[in-house]
Amino acid sequence: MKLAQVYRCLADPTRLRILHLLAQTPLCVCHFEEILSEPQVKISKHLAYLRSRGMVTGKRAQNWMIYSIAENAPAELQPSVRLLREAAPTDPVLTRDLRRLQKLACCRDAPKGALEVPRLKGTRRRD
Amino acid sequence: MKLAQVYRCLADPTRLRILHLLAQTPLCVCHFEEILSEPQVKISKHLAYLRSRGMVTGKRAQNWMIYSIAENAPAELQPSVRLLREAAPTDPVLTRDLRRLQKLACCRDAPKGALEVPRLKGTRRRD
DNA sequence: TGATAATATGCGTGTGCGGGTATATACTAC
DNA sequence: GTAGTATATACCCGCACACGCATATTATCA
Repeated sequence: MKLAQVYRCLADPTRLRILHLLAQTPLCVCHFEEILSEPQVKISKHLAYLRSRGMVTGKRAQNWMIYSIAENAPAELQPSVRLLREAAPTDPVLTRDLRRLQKLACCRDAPKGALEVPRLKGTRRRD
Repeated sequence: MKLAQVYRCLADPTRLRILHLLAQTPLCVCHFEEILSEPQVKISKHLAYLRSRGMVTGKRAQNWMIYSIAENAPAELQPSVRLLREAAPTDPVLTRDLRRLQKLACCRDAPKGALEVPRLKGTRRRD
């Protein structure tokens, strides 16, 4: 049953937080690292999990990977993600994540008005 | 995160089918056995899983256990169950389960117009 | 009391997966 | 080329859980 597979993707707190954030805007791994305060390897693995099940897609931009909810994601995912956004105000963790996302959005130098290209940790941006 | 726990309850095909059926009407284990065509022990264990997490409740009636969605079920469950009912026509398994449930409902001698008391396998009904 | 039906539970096994450490790969700047 | 940054993967451990078998429990009927 396809539906069960979708729910298994939602059955982990970290993945829930990732999908919730991706429901707002595409993000890269270092964004998740900062917002979720979780180690890189943990985030990468959950993204790989979601990617292997067709829930998210990642494309390279310079040396970052920009992840988004897959356009070809199973139709069964959409309602749950919508639900996730609605449920966010009830959940302290999701709320905090959202606040941190906003902060991220306003602090960085937005090149095209979006979060498509992440902030640098060092000084290695080439533009 | 509470939400993840709810989704873990939904992350198994058998549990999905059970919850989907319970969203229609309370049922007992032997109903599930017949509708799902799964062994009794499997069903009992999944029901125990759902019960221990507060999703369903069971009360004895004679020597049957009538299970229902718990009234005190986590609020996070409701939308997913509603979603499940809406998604049912898309899913062949859920559709088949529903058909079998209808058949069950019309074939049995309904004592109070509901499925509250199951059909007997043997002749041991005492009324 | 004994038999039988309906359901639950204890035990053993296998697997999926969450988490961490270390290392590999991809890309960029110099 | 080297160095450094961003991300992925291989390997390991431990745990939760899905499943089946056997057995226990609870209730009903004779």
